[in-house]
Amino acid sequence: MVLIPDESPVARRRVGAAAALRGVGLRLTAPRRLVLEVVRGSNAHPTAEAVHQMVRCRLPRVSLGTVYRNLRVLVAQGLVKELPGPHTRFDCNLSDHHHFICLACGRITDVAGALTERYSRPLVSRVASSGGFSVTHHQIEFYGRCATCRRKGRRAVRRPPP
Amino acid sequence: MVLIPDESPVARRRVGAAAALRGVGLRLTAPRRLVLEVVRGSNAHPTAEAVHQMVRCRLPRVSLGTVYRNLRVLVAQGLVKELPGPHTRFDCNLSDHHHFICLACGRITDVAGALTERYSRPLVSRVASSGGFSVTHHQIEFYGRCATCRRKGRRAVRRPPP
DNA sequence: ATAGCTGCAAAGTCTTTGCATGTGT
DNA sequence: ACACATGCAAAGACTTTGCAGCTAT
Repeated sequence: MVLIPDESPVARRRVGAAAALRGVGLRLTAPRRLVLEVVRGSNAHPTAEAVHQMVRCRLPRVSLGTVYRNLRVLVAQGLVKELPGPHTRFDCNLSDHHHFICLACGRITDVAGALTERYSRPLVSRVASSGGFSVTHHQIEFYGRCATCRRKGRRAVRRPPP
Repeated sequence: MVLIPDESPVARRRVGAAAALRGVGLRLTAPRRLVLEVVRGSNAHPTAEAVHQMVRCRLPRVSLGTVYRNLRVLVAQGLVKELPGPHTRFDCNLSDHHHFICLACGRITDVAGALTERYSRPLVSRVASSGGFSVTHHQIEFYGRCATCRRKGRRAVRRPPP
């Protein structure tokens, strides 16, 4: 008997999510897998509410409470990250990275850690030695306007510079 | 007639707060001045609740709602800054600076912008050019253990690395 | 005099939780 | 079988807001 692997992106993501859940010893349920798939499938750092809506497209009976519960579980298991803020956002990019936040449209874009590392390494050691800290990691948020909003000449709509 | 200036720290802070409020055209009321004094007098990045408690030590009738309203006004006028997070914290250090968060005790320490600037300048331009962004400012959070907790050998109690 | 503040309490928003029922292993 | 998940709704935590009376200018 020959198994023909389904190589479609959706199927691959489904399998990946299921394997990831198994890998950390979590029970495999439809809502849980869907939550993980949705966060992994989005590069938009969705809020819990947004995850819920996307999950509902495929499983309309899933409650918001379940989405929250699963997001918490996934964060606890290290399968997704959580970004602080007024509405917590979730992120499946587990690699070391930072964020760019567009003040005009609010979009959050990942900034690869590899890009910043050669600059931030001396920065971190400087900060550590100056304050007597041991620094295990750091996170940078860059604020400004994204390429799209610059082209459109859109002005900042959201909160002013923190 | 000779005016003998009161040079005590408290008096200086009171005068400073009053002047600052006048400077941005805000009406000078006892609760408002006290809110600003408290935030300015604390280097602990207090939450709204903490500000309320400190304000109440001197003016017990001030309501939490008024504290929130005034913090909003002060932020809008640029007299204090706001740190994102589950409980919003307020900061009167208006200069360009970053934060070190101790994972063991939770204390937040300011990191002078001057300390980081020579490293972050090239960092920012690298990020900007790589993504087509215009970056107006940035904020760095360093995580680790502070000098005190290192000495005490205290282990992280709070959230794991974000 | 009057625009702007305040205290109080009620409402809003986002998130967590208790409970009876359903389900993966 | 049974520990674990879920839906639902209620409760919690934090923050904002409406309103009538008070106050700085």
